[in-house]
Amino acid sequence: MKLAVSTSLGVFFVVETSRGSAPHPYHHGNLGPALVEAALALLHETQDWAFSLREVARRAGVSHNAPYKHFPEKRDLLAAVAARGFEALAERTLAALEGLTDARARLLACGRAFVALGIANPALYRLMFSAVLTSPDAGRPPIEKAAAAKARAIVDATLADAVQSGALPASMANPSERGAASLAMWSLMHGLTMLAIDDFVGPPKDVETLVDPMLGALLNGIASHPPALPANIWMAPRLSQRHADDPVTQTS
Amino acid sequence: MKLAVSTSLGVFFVVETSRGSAPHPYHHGNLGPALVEAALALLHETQDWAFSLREVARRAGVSHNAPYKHFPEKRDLLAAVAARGFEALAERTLAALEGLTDARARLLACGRAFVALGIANPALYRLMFSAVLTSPDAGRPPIEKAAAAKARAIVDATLADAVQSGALPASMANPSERGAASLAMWSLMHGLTMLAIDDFVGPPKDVETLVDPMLGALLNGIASHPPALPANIWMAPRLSQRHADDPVTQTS
DNA sequence: CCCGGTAAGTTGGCAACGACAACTTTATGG
DNA sequence: CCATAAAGTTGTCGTTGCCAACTTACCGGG
Repeated sequence: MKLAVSTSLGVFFVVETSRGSAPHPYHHGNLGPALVEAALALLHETQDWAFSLREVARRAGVSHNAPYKHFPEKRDLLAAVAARGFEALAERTLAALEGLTDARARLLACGRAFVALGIANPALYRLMFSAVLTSPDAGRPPIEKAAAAKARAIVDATLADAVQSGALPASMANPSERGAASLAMWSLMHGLTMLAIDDFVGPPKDVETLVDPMLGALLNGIASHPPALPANIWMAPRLSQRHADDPVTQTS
Repeated sequence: MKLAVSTSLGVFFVVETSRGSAPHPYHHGNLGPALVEAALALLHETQDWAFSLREVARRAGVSHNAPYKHFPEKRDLLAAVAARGFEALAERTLAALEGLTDARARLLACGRAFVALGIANPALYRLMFSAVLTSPDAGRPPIEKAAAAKARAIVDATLADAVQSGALPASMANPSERGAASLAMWSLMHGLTMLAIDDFVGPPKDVETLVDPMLGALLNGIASHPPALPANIWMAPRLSQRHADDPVTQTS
């Protein structure tokens, strides 16, 4: 006997009751999420998103073509996984912020949470920022953009608080300056994380040892000499369409 | 005698045959490099390294299995392409440095060259720092490591010069401090480039507009408060082997 | 309460891919 | 001058992403 339960999200899943449980219910009841879960596991095991959609289906106990009823193509499954990564990032950043009041400590905490997630989940992190997700016409998938924007908003708010509290110069109330600072922070942390997980920088004792000196230096520089940038530069549409200039081709 | 072979793109390359002129010389004479060239072109066209080895072979005008005589597997071809990318980076950085004497200007020039190469060659840049190259046991391929080290040495030397010339504090003669500064610079530039080419930050007017404020702020911070880090952290062996802690799995 | 439409799964199939094996052609040095 | 190895060839195998056609289960309107 089966029992259908609905969550607050309207997602249905099926609970198998001990009596007369059908071993192969025709409908899974919660594929989609289950596929994302399986993909996440596979991603973590193989540290690569080259796994086959068929393998994901196998793990979820469905036929090799079932995933296509939920994700038009593999890219869409990966996008859903990436979005989960950004959600986790937002969660963990918020958790790291909890209880901290000092503005600088809060900014450092954002950086630590960021790098820590990357180091603990290299493949997921790589996927989150990867280009396999961007379709040639539409840029990055909306589901991922939304999740990423939420994570970014947290850092942005923390930065704004720091200005309010006087830890950063008042001129940074200017969105153009604050945007530049935010971008600088993300760039530094993103670059550091990528270098760390891609074996360009060796294992530090712990994340703070790596993050604090770097981010600390940047924050000092920002405080003493705030950078400015054209506004609205974040998530603007499609830079990489024009990639044709000055390509590397010939051996010199 | 020379023999001209044309690919489907109309790209010509010339094979030197020692004597007899056959329309289809059994031996290409210069495969290997030609494969790298074809892969580079394909990488630039498709902005992706998902192209097939067979397609590369087709472009080089050889059979689908010929590449395996030069590269044990696809990863090895890609590693050779990535190495070419780092060589180009070193070249361009040196070219950008030419004629500049001011220490700060030279450091900014390094950053600009770095980001400019990435923006002009997104797929190549992504490949250079990608993880598809790292074999599970041996880390990053030696051919790439060597090329990358050469590019890094240039920035390092420029940094050392800046200390010598007094543009940066004397305490940074200390390798531990200079290493940290170097890593911070790379991190910032790498992160900025990745965010730019992966559509997280919109198109700036030009590279300077993006690089100078960011890198300028970091340099100010470094000058006023030099960070320090454990030595020899660059290219140390294998961080990402231990990735198992704190994975993202369940929806919370 | 049945009945038809649609969402969710199913099997079957196809072209293409990476990698292996076995064969053939060319260059070379003792 | 021939043996041998390097370089290129055809053929094959298992697997993959995705398409097509079919089947099963659910759900709302008469």
